[in-house]
Amino acid sequence: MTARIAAASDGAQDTGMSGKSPPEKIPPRERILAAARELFYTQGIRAVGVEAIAEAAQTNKMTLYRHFSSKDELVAEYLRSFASEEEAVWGCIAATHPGDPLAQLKTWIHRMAKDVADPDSRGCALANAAVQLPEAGHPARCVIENNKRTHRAHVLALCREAGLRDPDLVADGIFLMLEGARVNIQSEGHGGPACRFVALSEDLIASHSR
Amino acid sequence: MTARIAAASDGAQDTGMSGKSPPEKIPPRERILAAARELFYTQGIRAVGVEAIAEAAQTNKMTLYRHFSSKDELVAEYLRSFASEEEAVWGCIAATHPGDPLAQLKTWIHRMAKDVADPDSRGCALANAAVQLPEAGHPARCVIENNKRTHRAHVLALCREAGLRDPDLVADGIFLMLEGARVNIQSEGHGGPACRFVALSEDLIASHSR
DNA sequence: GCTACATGTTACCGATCGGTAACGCCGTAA
DNA sequence: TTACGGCGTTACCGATCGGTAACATGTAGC
Repeated sequence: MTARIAAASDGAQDTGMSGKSPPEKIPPRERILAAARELFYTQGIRAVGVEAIAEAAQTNKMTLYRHFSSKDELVAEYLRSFASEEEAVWGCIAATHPGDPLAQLKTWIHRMAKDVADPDSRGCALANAAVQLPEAGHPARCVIENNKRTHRAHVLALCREAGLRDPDLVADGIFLMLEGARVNIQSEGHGGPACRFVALSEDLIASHSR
Repeated sequence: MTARIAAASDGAQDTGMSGKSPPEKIPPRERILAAARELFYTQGIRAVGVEAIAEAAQTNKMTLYRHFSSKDELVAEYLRSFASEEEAVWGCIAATHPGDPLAQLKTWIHRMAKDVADPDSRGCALANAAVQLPEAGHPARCVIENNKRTHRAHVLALCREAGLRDPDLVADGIFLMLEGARVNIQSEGHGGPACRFVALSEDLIASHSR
């Protein structure tokens, strides 16, 4: 997380300097998305204007609107990038412990806990967006809903495959505690109840094993 | 603009059952606060301008600024009103089951679950505000932190008094799941994992009873 | 050379943002 | 009666919002 956009700010005003690093011709669309990720996540979606994003991406508003039809669409794309990242985590974890759903589940729990413990973390970008964008028809909302649903389905599948008793209950418990941890660090900081997410999840799993 | 504010006129505050509501002598400050509660909560803090609040309160911006030094201060006051409400719930619950901490805890859990299940609920106003106002020095932040801290302390105290094993763990578990339920309904709606908050909490309590 | 296209630049639009000044009305207290 | 304070009204401020038009560049492919 916190994919710094330092890469974009490195080659600032390289007028004549052919030295330094390779050209790094990152296309404007990617730079804009990277800047949007940084700014939307750290400052909030409604607190950041498109002008600020364009500037952070070292381009301008006009180019931004050539790649994204509106700010709302940019927000949706910003969330899609987070969603696909999280989806990639699942694939990565499935590869590390093939055929061992319980190990996969615990690995995922530790991975999530590590993300939450990151001092730069401000929780789940998707859930935060849901708080900031209550409007029903917003293009970001289907991205959020889909992500949460598949996310929860993954956890449930592992709980089932691991042979836990009442897998639906366990999956929802882990899921709720993770959601709670990610939102609570924004109120109480990183020293609050979120620290106990791993212990609580493993306790829940243990008490439903056979 | 779109939805007129009916909250200020649905007569919840006024104890007087004297017919309809001809007098309506609710002072402007209260009307403004009521309008702010409605609009900030349903639409988001940054999405609502002071003009809209004044209009919904059937007054004007000038009067609003006579009672609140700034929008940020109005936001802080808005959160204080939620915090004191929640605090009142604790007092009410302590009175219903004096000397029975376990019953108090379970009553509180059911009460919170009922709030979460309300179709108009958009979760915890304090937690939502923390998501929307990441700025460090915002006057609302101390309100949020204090509320969360005392809230959690209440749960922990009951877990201790109830003689549960590892009361810190149980308290944090219940707290995290509640936080998770309240934020998750904003992403998945009211049919998601939040439905299992009661079952999960009671399960956690049961597995730590002696 | 040339064309074609992606990007950068400047200026602009109407709307809204948070916040303030000035004045007029009116009910109450002295 | 007079004085005063709370409230409503209008107009205004500079800044920023999301979004667009017109034009000037650079550069890649032919």
